[in-house]
Amino acid sequence: MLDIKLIRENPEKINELLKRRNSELSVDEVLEIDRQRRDIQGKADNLRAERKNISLQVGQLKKEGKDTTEIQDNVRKIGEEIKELEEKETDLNEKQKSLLLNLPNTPDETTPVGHDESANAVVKTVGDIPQKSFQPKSHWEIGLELDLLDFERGVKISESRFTIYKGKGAKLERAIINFFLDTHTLDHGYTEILPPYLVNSASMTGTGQLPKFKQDMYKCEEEDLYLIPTAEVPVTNIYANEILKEEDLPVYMAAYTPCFRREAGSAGKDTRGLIRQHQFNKVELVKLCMPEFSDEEHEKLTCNAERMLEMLGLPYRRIGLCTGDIGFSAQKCYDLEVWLPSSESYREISSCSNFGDYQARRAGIRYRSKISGKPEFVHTINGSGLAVGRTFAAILENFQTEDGSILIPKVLQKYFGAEIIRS
RNA sequence: GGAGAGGUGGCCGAGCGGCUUAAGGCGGCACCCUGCUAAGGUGUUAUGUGGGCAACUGCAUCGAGGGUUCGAAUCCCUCCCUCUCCGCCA
Repeated sequence: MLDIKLIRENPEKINELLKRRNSELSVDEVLEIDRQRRDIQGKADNLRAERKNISLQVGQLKKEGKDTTEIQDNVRKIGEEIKELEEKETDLNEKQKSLLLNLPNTPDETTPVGHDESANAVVKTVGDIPQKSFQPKSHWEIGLELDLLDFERGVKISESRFTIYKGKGAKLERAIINFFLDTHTLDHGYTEILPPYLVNSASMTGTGQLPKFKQDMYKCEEEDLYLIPTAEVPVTNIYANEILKEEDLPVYMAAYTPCFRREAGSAGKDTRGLIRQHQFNKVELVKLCMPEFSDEEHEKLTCNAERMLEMLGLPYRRIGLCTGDIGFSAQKCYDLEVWLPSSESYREISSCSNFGDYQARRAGIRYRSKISGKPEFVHTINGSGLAVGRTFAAILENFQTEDGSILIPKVLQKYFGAEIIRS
């Protein structure tokens, strides 16, 4: 959520920043509502003060045994006026809140300006693309041949975009999860979190999935609960509506969770394989920090995610997303893309974003500043470290041999318990 | 799911229609005193949202939302959550 005070003071600047995302966006309407709201609030405040004073007098007069029916009639009229104004106030408050909740974050000054992904910048490319002497197979072919994945029965027991991991496939998935979690907790200083996979609408609003992206999520019919689309939601909201101590910051958290997405707008896209599933595993990194450190922390978190790819020996590149391509709540975002030999292309395997105070303001995550003594909003940062299913696919494709076996990366061997999956 | 008891400031806890500007305590902070330490003294200590350059000041907030009343932390209704017992259950 954008700061209404900032909008009031600097509407042209905010409008300019929002236009970098999309020319339709503007703060003009919310500014007008805000003006009306403050006007009503002032009037209501004055009337409430008046009623309070007169009511106190009524108490006094009654004690003295005087008749107060006339005054009471007058105050009752004031009360009616107040009620009317309060209805308008509530209305305008909700309107303003809703407008603010539907405005995206403003992009960071360092975010490249552009309308779509064609304006994204390749920041760096790491690792050599393997030159194979044979035609590499897709991960779904390999997965079927080695009996690691069962797509058809996944569909049978659920629906399309649900897959069963089986035998060594299930174990490899689990090995990847454990490798990620151990490395982030032991080497990078994150605290492991195992959060709920169902969260309420307040949490979904806190991180920015609601109200705009309701159609992307699975919702429980009987309760105010949604299946998480990413661990970002439960983990960031752990400290919602709290005031942390400055010395508690930065908070580093790493969480493995399954993620659930309806993929509503993706019909026909990536229909084969593990790339786009309704349910997938992910290890997510989440940081809360003081505003002055968020750029630095964002870079560090991105490096923590990159290190997973480097340790696994997977070729990848880092993309700086442009203003038209960054997520709704983000002010700056890097995507990490892993090389997939079968399609001869890079595919997103991690998305590392700095949200500034946008999520913190929505979720009410603050810390007490030692300098001002006042509560200030933290900055939130998160990124995949990494998407597990896509890592699984990348390993199958990048480390396949000509005879159809899979060479397990060195760092995974102790988790997997073998060096190779033989055909 | 059934029955009962509760939800008050950072924490404990009083208040059950106007004397609350939420008592008192603990903790925190500042200062004072005591030749160290311990103890003691004084003051201060919420959040949000308006107005004002500022000092300052209005309003709101006692789990949430409605209602009754001139006036609600206090009375009524609905919901949420916590605890205890019973039932069910991995």
